[in-house]
Amino acid sequence: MEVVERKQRTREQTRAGILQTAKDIARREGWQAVSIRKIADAIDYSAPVVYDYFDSKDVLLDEIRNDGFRFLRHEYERLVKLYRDPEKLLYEISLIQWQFAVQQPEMYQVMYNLNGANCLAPIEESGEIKLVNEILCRIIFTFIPKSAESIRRLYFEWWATSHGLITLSALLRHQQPLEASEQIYRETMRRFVRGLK
Amino acid sequence: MEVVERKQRTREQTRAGILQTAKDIARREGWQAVSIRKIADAIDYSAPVVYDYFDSKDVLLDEIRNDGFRFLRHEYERLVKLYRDPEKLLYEISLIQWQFAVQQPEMYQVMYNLNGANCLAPIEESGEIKLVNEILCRIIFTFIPKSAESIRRLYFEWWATSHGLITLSALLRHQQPLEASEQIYRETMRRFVRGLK
DNA sequence: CAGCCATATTAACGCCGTTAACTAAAGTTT
DNA sequence: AAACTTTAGTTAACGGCGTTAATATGGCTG
Repeated sequence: MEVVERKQRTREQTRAGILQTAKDIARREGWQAVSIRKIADAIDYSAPVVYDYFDSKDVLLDEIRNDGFRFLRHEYERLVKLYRDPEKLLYEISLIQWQFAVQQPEMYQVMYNLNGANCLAPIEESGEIKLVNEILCRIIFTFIPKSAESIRRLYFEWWATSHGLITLSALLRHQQPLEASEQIYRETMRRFVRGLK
Repeated sequence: MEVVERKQRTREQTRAGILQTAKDIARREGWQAVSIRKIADAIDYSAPVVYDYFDSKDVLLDEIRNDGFRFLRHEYERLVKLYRDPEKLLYEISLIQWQFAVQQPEMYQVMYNLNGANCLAPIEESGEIKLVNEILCRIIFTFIPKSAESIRRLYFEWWATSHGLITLSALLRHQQPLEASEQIYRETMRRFVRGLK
């Protein structure tokens, strides 16, 4: 029994190592440089063992994507408990979104298929993304209780504003320093949540 | 001499055929499915001839990207002559942006490295994009003559708003019909240009 | 006709994702 | 202890990729 447990523990460590290695390579060299063989090399295995843990490269990427949305969800839930004022809450969530994109760009890229990241699994069918959607819609609803339709629309606008600023900031980061972009992001998102009520 | 001319003409036709074929495959199967060999097959040549026209796959993609920005620039210049009122002008430019992204999605994808399109040539160093930037900054300036700094910031915000709505609309197109997204886009962009003055 | 250049091809290199075949060690059964 | 099975891991292979080198073919010029 103990043996089985130990095996499972190392098995999960290996699995986690694969995911982490993929992200490491992506961060250093970009997602186009991430290959099964390179991952296997990095964890001192031959390539086929990766398929003992993931059915394909695509499900591996999908897992990382879901990890990203799950991480955001947990952050959001943490903030929900922290801030009572929905305006403040939505603003803080916006800031977390920025922080996440800046601190874990390779995650943000695979979540939205940016910059060579190419996960064919449909984003919109990710279970985690749906949970995130629900949370945010609920927050906006407590803010301004309108029809589900209106809420969805406001969420769409909030998401697009945040996502647009984040991706464009990354695109122009060599012309416009990230600090300047962050300032604009903060002001824009503050203006947005202010304009909601 | 005539022979030379004919050769040059067919040479340019072949070149254009390569670019068009790449876009065709990308539209049908996505950019991840675009390969040099497939392009060559489609125009009844062997793979290496592509390298007589483009030094690498990357410069081929870069060319398509620049074509995209050039197309937009021409459209913008056309609108500049058409509309005197800068508010109306900027709004119409926003609409062209949407139209372009919807009608030529494979172009929009390679321009911003979306959905498997992966052109390593830095976007911000594209000559065409700089021209587009200039045009738009000039338009905004005639709208509200402020410091170059302020103009650049407003342009950044306009661009981010448009780009965010466009990419998110594409992402959610199976949950939210494109017509609904377009309506939101129009209203948001109208609000944006209204809010400028 | 011989030689030359342009044009296009085939062959090859090293990479990719993925699967099949194989090996060696560990555990289990008799 | 010997024989069998399971596990964990390997190497080898397939077809496809971007790219380059070597090779063939056909038309032009001397």
